[in-house]
Amino acid sequence: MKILFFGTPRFAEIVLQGLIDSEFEVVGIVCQNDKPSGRGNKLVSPHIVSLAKANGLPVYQFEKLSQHIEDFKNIDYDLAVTASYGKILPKAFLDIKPCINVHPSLLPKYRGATPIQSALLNGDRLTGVTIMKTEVGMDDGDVFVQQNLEILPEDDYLSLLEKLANMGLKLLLETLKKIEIGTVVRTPQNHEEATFVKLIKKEDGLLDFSESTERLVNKVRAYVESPVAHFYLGGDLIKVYKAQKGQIDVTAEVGQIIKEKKRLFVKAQDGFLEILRCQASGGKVLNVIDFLNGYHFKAMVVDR
RNA sequence: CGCGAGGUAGAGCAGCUCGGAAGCUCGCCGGGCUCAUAACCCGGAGGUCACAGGUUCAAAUCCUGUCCUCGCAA
Repeated sequence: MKILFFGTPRFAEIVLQGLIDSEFEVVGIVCQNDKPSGRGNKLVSPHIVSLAKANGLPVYQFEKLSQHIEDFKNIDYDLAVTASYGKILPKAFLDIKPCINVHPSLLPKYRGATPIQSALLNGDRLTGVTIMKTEVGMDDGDVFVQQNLEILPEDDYLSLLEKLANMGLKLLLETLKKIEIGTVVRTPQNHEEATFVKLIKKEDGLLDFSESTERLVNKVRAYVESPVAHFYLGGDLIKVYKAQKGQIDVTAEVGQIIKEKKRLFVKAQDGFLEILRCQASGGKVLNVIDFLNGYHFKAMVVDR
């Protein structure tokens, strides 16, 4: 079975690598366009492009898929597989050949672009992966298979993504085999129970210390890759990569920084957020001990 | 040439404006104190100050170029 793969970020890379290593033949990949990025605004390709090229796969980057229907008709493939591609597929494309999708949530929950972050943000204890038929509607196609995954307290976006991508790959390969021998079963989603998740905006990462510590910790976990939970301290941007609920016996106002020799806290609504790993503008990401060793606090802090 | 910050002991930083024998916090090694400790006390090792040129009696510090890292914007 010849597969045309659609996907762009890390999640897609893991799935693509697995497909390449499998018995199925990947005939090409479609991903988002190169974008000006970083200092100097140099044009940067998605990381998955190098994986594809290293395996000799043709890479297709189309601005508008609907303008390239003829191009797709000329590609020799049997089935399209999508995994975090990042664009809606037009009906004209879906009509060419069948298409299935790997979605990292228990559909119909969390349809949309940010299912992994949403599960963490909401403090869910259970998530999973769904393999489903790709339709014109957003993540609303019939389900082939679904599997649960427990979210551990120490999971963050990166660890959960890794687990879900690997689970998605495994389920995808199983589904492909069933499709090949014609034993696949389709179950419609219960559309009444559908929930949708939106794209994350940069300002969503700003930590509001009048929120609960649990909520703040969840934000840190969900946004660790992007936009990264952050706050401002005496004019400096501080990004928080790892944090937990902290215990310390002091009285402080919401948003107040409490500094110990080796620990750093911020007073939140119902307790203290203990910062374990963070980064100031211009600096590297540091464990809190290294951060405290050199950082010059320009704001009022409680020093213990 | 999008804007900006920075490269100084294993780690994080100060020193650079106003050149003149390299410092702080932590870690590490050794010793002490303690029921005990991420605590405290004493001692110690560890740095061609990113690289290359230049100015100078003298450069981490001034000038020029190169490499690398990071924040913002997109």
